[in-house]
Amino acid sequence: MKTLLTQFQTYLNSMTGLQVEGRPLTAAGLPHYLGQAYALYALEIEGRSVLGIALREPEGFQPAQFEKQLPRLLNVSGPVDGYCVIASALSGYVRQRLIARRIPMVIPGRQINWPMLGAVVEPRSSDKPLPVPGDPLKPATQLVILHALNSGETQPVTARALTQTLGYTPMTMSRALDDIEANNLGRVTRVGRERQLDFPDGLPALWQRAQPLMRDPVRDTVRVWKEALPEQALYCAGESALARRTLLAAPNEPVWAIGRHAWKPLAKTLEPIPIPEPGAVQLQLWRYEPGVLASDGVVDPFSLYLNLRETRDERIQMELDAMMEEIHGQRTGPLS
DNA sequence: ATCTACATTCTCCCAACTGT
DNA sequence: ACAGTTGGGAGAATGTAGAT
Repeated sequence: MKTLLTQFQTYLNSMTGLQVEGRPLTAAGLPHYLGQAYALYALEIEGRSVLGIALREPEGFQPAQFEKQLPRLLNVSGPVDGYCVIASALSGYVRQRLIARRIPMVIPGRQINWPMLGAVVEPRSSDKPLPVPGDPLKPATQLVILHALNSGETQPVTARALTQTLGYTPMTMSRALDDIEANNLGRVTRVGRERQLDFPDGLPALWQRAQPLMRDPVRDTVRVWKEALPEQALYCAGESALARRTLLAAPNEPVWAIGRHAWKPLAKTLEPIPIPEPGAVQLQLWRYEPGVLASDGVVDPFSLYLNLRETRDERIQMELDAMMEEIHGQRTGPLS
């Protein structure tokens, strides 16, 4: 005869189509009487980890008592997305009580009562906001992708390597990888303890898919005196950058970009200038560090595109498109 | 090395206030 | 009544500490 666990797996899979994995959990640290009453399983249902609690003696089962014992059982499993009572049989009365208390229950071959299958069955409300596919990418995530696009690198990158090149903490990089996974923009694989990121569909496909999720790198623009700014923190940006990269004429007012960290100390001391003046410049305050992607002191073409794509001016649109064409040509051109 | 949970800082937006 | 400013609060983005 099949074990209760395999019965559970095949039954749930046939009823819901969900992928169900499971293995017995050794109940270290569990009081003896609880170990006698319940067999615990670590279940994996569509990527969610769930604690399976099988009743060894369904006859003596008491839902109210069970609810008190639940915290200790969840303690054994570590953090999980939910739990579920598994029993070979239960009296009608007990089934009713479980439903009333909203305790998820599966009786293989007979009954499933699991209101939130597919949603999170909360043992505790997990306050972790999972990345939502379709939301705008976070600045750090956008930077990870733009870095790949700019460097042309298709080899897998580790989270640690990104930490160093992009200047964020490991935690932020980890979340950026989550973000990329949730939006299906790249492939994240585990190599031992490490997570590695690559883009198997190629960079042109990445740009096409990621672009609608990306935001203008510029959070705000202010007019200030050029001489009040630290030269080494500035990068040629906006129309000025486009003029540097194409045949477009330079704008009347030079445009520069600056990152968060360099801007913070300046924010308090600098007075904004209300009208154009000789010696004044447009300063773009970026959501991420422009210097990471810049070359020759000019912001990278992808960020530049994201910055100017809404511009109405036809000359700018033409040069922008020409610039992106050229990049595309470099990537695929001579070899293909 | 990465993750969980909590802390801190930053952004953004709207309501209330100001002066015209 | 209206435009412009301000300030405060909610939520986003990132960081820190500690566990695994």
